[in-house]
Amino acid sequence: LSLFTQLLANALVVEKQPIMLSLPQRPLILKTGVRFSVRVSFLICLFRFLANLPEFKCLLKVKPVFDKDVEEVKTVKWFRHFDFNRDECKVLDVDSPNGDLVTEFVHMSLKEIKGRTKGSIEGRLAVTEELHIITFVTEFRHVGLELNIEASTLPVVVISATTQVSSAWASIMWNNMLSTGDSRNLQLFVDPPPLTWEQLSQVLSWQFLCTGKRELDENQLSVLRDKIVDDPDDLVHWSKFSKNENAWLWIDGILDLIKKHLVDLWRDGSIMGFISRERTAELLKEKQTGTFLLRFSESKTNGAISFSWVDNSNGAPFVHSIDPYTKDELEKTSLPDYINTYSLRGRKSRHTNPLLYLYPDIPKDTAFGHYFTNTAEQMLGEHGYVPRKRRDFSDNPTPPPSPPREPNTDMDMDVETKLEYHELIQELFSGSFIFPEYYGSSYEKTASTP
Amino acid sequence: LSLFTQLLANALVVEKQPIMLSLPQRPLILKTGVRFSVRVSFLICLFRFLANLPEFKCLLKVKPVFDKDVEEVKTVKWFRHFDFNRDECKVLDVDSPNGDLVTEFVHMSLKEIKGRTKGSIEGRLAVTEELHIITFVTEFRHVGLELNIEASTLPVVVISATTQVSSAWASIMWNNMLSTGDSRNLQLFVDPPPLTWEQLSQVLSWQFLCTGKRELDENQLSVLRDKIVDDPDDLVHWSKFSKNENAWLWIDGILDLIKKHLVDLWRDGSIMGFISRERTAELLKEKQTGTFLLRFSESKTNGAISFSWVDNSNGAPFVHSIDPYTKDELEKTSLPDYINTYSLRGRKSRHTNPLLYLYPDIPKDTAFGHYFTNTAEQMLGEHGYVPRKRRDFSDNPTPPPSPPREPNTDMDMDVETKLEYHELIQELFSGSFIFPEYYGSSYEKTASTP
DNA sequence: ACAGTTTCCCGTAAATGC
DNA sequence: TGCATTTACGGGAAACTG
Repeated sequence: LSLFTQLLANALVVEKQPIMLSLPQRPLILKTGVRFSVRVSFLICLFRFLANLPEFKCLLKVKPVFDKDVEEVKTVKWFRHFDFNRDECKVLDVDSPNGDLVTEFVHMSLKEIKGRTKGSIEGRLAVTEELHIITFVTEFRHVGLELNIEASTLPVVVISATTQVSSAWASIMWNNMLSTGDSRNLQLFVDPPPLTWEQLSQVLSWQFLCTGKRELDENQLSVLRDKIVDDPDDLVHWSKFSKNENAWLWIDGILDLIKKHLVDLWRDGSIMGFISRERTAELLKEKQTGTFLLRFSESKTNGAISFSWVDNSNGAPFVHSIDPYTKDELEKTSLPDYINTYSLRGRKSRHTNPLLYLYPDIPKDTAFGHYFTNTAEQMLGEHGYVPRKRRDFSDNPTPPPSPPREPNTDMDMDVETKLEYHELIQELFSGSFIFPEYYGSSYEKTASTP
Repeated sequence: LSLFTQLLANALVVEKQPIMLSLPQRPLILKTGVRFSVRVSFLICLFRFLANLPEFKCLLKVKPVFDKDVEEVKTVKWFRHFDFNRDECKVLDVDSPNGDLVTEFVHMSLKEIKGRTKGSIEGRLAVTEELHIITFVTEFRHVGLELNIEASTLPVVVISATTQVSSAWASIMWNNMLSTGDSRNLQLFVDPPPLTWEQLSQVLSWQFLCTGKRELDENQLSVLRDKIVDDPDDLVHWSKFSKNENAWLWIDGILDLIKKHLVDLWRDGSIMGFISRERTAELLKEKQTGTFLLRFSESKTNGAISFSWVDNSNGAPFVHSIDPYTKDELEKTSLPDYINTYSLRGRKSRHTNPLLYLYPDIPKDTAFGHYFTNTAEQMLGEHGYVPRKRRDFSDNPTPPPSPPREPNTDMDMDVETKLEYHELIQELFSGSFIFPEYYGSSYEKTASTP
């Protein structure tokens, strides 16, 4: 046995790094008081061998330590202190079916250890800029030999409320992009290095791929670039990304919007999304009346989407954009349904839908048809109750601020009225009417069939 | 001083009950892990006098105890055990400005003490039927004299989730109605005595007064009576009220609905609310087209309200009821606004509002006008965006299940069409159109002024 | 007074226990 | 297995704290 211990000691010296550790889903953002779990598996073959020997069975104990050996003396900034709510200590065992040396810490959670002196304001980073680590210490004691084998997680950010998730994620991304191999600089955000747009754009695109199953295209990236990069060297600075102007907050709001309500449409590529208002107008003005596209609101920082459509009926093309829909509003009614049922209210409370073709020329039903909520389903009211539908509309024409009332001189009106008259005469003398659409009909009406 | 203690001892014997205690807002329902506070004030004048003497200042210590002296041996049913999260012990002092002997326990909270044997299912009451008490024990020690002076709260119900509040409240009410003076029977719900409808109806009415600033009227009470009382002796049984049929759950859902969304309308008496569907039809059929009333859904147990209106345009009066609105749906749009903007979609997507007079004959605007959201406000879209309005509508005529399409033989249609035609001719040749309503106009349109 | 941060707690969903 | 009850925790708001 003493031979084994000797072998072990040597092995440890040789296999310096990584001694152990494989954290497939490493913790990234931890919220105080909320449970998380970490799976630790050992990579050293010798260990695996030893652990199978009965004599060593209970000699390998693993214990998690928060921010171990973070020398506060050297730190430029003061960090918060945390500890685990339940001190867990696990005996390593060959648990898994394939014989791997694995242990999993479940039900872990963090609580803050409040020190009296928290340092002055300028002595601290934002909490989401503090990078912490969890170290797993394995103690091995045997006949005079005592070894402490350690392995640490990559940096984690500790938050106390879900409102901090977004900026915590920014830190995680920034850190990941700057970490080369093993360098784990917990003080990274004391003086955060800039990134190239090249680096950042890939990561951003990756976020959209993960969330919405589709990357950002050239045009979309170009718009983001214009928003984020104002450096001749193509560099992005941390303050621009997640501090002062906080471009990330806006982007993350949109990611969340996609995740919650627009995964399908984003995957389909139906959402142009990142496009300026000016460019939207340029594109749509070339198209036929009723062409529309979807773009994200640039003013709302919590994720909102609007549709813009072009109307050529008054001669010169005019592009309208609907007041953007927020996550809240998409909770009960999907964007396709909003698109499908939106209408303009014209004279005599007559409603018509101005959205016909998704840019460049895809019929609305082709692009969104299979996402429309079945009208029959939607309208199934309870026994004896009149079912109701909920729809958005705007007044048409989009009112000029003044004058509110004036004689109509627009020839279009007369033409429309004449058509209406014609239809009426037809209906009057055809001797029969078609009932208005019932359950299951789509909103977009065709002229009544005589 | 020994004279004082002698006096005190005598006083305590004489003033047996209540020795102390006044709990203006006694705890009623306590949720585990959620903080609450109890204010205890002493009524004994001698105490007040003593407490002012320096020698006694720190001799009166008060300590809360949960379910003190609840002899489990005698209990027929097994109760859960609880304790306070933080053991507090307060020194009684003359704190308040008016010299009252008062102490307040803040930051109190309960946690369950889990025993291994919880008793069989039939050995337990529902958790909301367990009645507990909190006892405040005051220890007084002085030269050989040791007194424990106790005072208890009235029964409280301990819950662990907010979903239990409703049935907990039922227990509190039932207990209050049955408690005569000091009898505090924590085992009340082992065999809960019935109440007379006389008693219950008063309490129910009181609930509506507290919540919505208006009691239940005769008609409303009569409807509730028919629902709850099925006993020739006018008795209401606990099981009917809050167990099997659970009338209270339904009523409490409506109280919550009123509290959250309908306080104004309920106070105004605009909500008939408790009225059967049959009676609704009876009342409305006597009235002119467009007369409507508001009633609570009897099928939805979480509080929902519907409007019913009468339509005489097809000869025989027909009463329609809208699919009821839930709390969720009233969150963003108020009932007055739903009423104000509801419409029926007729032929050619023409929308008209069928709601004109609140029963018996109050014009809609008179009853609800000042609750309508200002259309101008509602429509202020952000810069450059087209504002949108959200409205409910139903298809008109309310479709007969079959046949979905058939030639129209109804003379009304022809008449309507002729009118429409007439209007059009007028418009055509008048040479001018009126713009449709813009910001600030109400929805209800009058015929266009030629 | 204020902004960044934490705590509180409802309401829902999931887990747990009987 | 189903039902009653508890636990977990996101999200919004209040409370805290320098």
